[in-house]
Amino acid sequence: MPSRISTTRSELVYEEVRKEILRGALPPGSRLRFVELADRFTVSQSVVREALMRLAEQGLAVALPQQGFRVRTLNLADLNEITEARVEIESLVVRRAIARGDLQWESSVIAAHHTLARTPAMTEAGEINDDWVDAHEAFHHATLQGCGNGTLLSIATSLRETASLYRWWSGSMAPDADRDVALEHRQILDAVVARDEMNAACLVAQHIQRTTDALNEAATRLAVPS
Amino acid sequence: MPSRISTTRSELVYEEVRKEILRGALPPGSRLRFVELADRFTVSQSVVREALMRLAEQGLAVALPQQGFRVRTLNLADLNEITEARVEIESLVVRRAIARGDLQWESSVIAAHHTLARTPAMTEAGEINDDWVDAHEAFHHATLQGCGNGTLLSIATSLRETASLYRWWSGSMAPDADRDVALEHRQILDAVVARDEMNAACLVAQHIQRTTDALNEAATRLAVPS
DNA sequence: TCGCCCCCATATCTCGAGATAATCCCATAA
DNA sequence: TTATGGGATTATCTCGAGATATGGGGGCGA
Repeated sequence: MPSRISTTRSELVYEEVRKEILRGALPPGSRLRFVELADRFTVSQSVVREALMRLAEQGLAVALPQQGFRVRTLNLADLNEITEARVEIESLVVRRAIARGDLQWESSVIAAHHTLARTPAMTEAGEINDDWVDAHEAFHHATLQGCGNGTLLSIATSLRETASLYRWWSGSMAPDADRDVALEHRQILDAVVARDEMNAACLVAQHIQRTTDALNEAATRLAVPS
Repeated sequence: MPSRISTTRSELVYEEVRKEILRGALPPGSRLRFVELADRFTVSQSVVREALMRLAEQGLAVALPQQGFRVRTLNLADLNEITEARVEIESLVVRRAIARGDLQWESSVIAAHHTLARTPAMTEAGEINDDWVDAHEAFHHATLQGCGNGTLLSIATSLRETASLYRWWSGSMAPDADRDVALEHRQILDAVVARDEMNAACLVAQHIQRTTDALNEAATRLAVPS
């Protein structure tokens, strides 16, 4: 195999497994078997091990000694914890972004919102549109990007990614009918363009909190009448 | 070798190398050679590789493909970025801790402060006392612990650890004579016991910022007259 | 029929060596 | 003296197999 540019095999497996976890192709709780993954990527088990170790350190997987790796599962307590952290940190980061972001950043947010607004959330078959999920993530990332602090940005991004694991679970139980997500995004965009730090922070916080609230409500609705 | 409880070899190497990096035994920029570490811990290179990969993912080391691993180096820009993040996040976490911490937490903070106050910062030989460093870290950790959110706590802890890499560098150039660190700790303790969120948050923020300010000042003082 | 214990299949964990890339040294030429 | 190119050395990266631990299934006893 003559073609290898400059990155390691472990990196490639890491990227791919990570993508599949975030995309939901490897749902939470799935076992991540060495032989299986090693076969799929045509690499040694050691390489897979390294990749999974990185994912575990990042919190997207969990490593149980002598029992292998699994995709991280989120219970309600974890979700609430992460949501609280996101509410605080993302609103903090968006305030910084508005305070510091330049015109180019502002433009990129508008562009990302336009893409999001023009992408249908559901496919014609009634399923979630993967393109919309990507555009949604891109919009929020663009929003935070302007903060000018790579450390804060990567913390916020990491939390968003971890939180996105619940999507696999939320899609089936919390339809969230009476909620206009597109409007929420529009309001966030307007606050960003208006350079209204406080308003933007509140809107972002609400945006994050609402999904979790719906899940909590659905969970109690299911748990109590049993 | 019959005795192994339930943890993996990689875990042990990870813990040990991590400790040495944080303690400064492996200074920033040090090469982390596989053969060397594998010999020291009597393990295979694969095991070392896994451990270093975890440290890299955590930000305490950096992995250059085909060039091995090094202990992370902090330049002034990185330090300022991390400091900004710490100021925001630690003050946030301490507010939560004061709002939510119970009596047991409050007592543990008092205990940690007592230990810190009774531990001399310098040895008789005029060098930094490792016990003081540990006690210092324990005090701040105890302070944050009460926030009741493991996610926020681990983010704050991780940032503290990364920032502690500069200590190796600061000890030699920023004596920081006109600063009463013990008083600062005392004031933080008082604010915690008084349940004064805002005051505690400000004090913590200042406490973090001052060390970085001293380093920035020292750096410019050294850079300009050259 | 139920519970407990031993054995076997399966998967993880560790190792050491071969393949591969980067670094260093030194000879050569300007 | 300085810059450049090639070869030897060193270290990283990858692999596949052996060692080790876990979970399940069947047999034994109550």
